[in-house]
Amino acid sequence: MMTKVYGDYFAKTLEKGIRILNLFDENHPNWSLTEIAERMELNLTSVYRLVNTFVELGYLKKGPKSKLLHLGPMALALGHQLLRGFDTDRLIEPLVDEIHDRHNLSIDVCLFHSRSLVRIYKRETVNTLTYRQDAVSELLYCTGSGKSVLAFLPAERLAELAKVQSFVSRAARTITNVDDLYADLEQVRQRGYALNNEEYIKGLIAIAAPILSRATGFPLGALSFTSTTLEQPLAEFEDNYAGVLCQLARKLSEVIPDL
Amino acid sequence: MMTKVYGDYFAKTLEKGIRILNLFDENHPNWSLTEIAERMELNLTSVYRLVNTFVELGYLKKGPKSKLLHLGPMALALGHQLLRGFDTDRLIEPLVDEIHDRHNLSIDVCLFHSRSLVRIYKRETVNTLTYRQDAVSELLYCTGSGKSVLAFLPAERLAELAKVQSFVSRAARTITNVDDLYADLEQVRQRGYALNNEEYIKGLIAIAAPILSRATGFPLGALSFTSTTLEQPLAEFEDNYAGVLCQLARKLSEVIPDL
DNA sequence: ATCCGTATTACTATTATAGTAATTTGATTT
DNA sequence: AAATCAAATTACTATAATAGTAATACGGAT
Repeated sequence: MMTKVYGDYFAKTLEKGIRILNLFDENHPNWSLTEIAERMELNLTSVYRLVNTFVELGYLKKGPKSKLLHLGPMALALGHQLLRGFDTDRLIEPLVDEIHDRHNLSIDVCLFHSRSLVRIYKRETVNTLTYRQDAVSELLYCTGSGKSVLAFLPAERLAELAKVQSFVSRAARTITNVDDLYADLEQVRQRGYALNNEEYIKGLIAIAAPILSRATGFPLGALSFTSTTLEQPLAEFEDNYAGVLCQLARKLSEVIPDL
Repeated sequence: MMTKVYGDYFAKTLEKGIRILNLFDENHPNWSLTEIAERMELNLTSVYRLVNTFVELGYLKKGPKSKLLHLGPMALALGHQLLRGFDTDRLIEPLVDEIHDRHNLSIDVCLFHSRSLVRIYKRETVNTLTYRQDAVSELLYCTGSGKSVLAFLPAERLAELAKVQSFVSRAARTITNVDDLYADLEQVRQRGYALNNEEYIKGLIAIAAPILSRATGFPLGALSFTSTTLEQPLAEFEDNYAGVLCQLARKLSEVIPDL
């Protein structure tokens, strides 16, 4: 686990609380106090205080018998509010939905923050294999979205980020060193979009284009279409959809406000 | 040293942070530091620390020129996660959507927490007047949902809550004292649902039924249909939809898990 | 009843935060 | 270009809040 050191003007208690709230998702909706303490690497009392705060505020609830914790009504209200408050979302969704519905594609939209890509919208095809992914990912070297962002970043920023990539081999064709990554990124720049040729998960292929800032021209995020080798080879997927991809990415670049 | 016996297990910093995050909604997506400090009744430095924490974590972002703050990508990701993590939601939505689509009704679903009703889902009619409401409301005495919950609460709990109602007169027919409230609640019990006959906002009418716990029979929340006197008088609204209301409330009672 | 794992409370040392005040920034006017 | 002003940011400390240890209560299982 990576520990970043922030300055004086950083409320650590708040960060811990938010991290706890983030533990609750569809795949793990119930947590015991002990589990949370382990995951947070914190003592039980501190976790108890944080959790109790959320319980009193209505963001978490305890099951009646088992003391397992799960999300409460205030969490649901906050969820709705955050989605509606992020006005951009309302512009993104219809554009993505239209393409999804027309071509039955699996589509992801991510925004770049710090050293991570944060997924802000996705649509999936029905009746095809799919994979579970986290909402926030630091894996830039082995994903289409990651590479499409890296390719268009200013040189210093790219160098920084290239340095912290793990280059762990995930699948047969994962890029496992900086030189190969730079070579691939050069191709991405020429092409205008990135490919993921089973570099992350066996059978998973993707094409991804950056969403660029209108003001600076640098990437704010990425748009990716994913599919599997069971449906079609990457070359065919690329031929069919690269045009649609780039066009949608351009449209998104227009509606996502800068910074 | 002075030591408190109770209330120690509550992280105040976390509460403040969450309150700040809650300020951002569709009607007020941008806040300056000073505005937040005023609203929170806190000094600038403390607000700066809390806000800066959210900015570093990606939940808030600062505009490039004006330093106005708005929600960041992590907030959007958290929003999606909270909605999906609250598994109940997926059961509620289709039931509500079906009725909404069939009858073109304005529908609200709330859960009861502490002394408030927290709206967890809503659908609105198109092309009719509507009103802005907060996601969390403590006004139980002058809303249909509030009265429908109060009516079915155990006597002590009702007494507690009746005591803290403000009884501020909101509109011509607002209930303004405890005795009238108790009389109204008796009718609600007999009827099985509550009416709001322009008690909150001029022209606004509603019928509302409680969502009851399968285990205890006490209210977990409420379902309300709202309309306006411009469309039809309350009696007609009631005649047309009370049946649908009670049926949907029963269905919701079945899918919302206890506690 | 007793055991065991987990949750909750009691109790401080240490740390983080609140608050005041000083400084910087950046936009607007002169 | 300098002056002005409002707002954001940083410096600094007293005080309040939290982390952590240990003790206790609780709830199921045996």
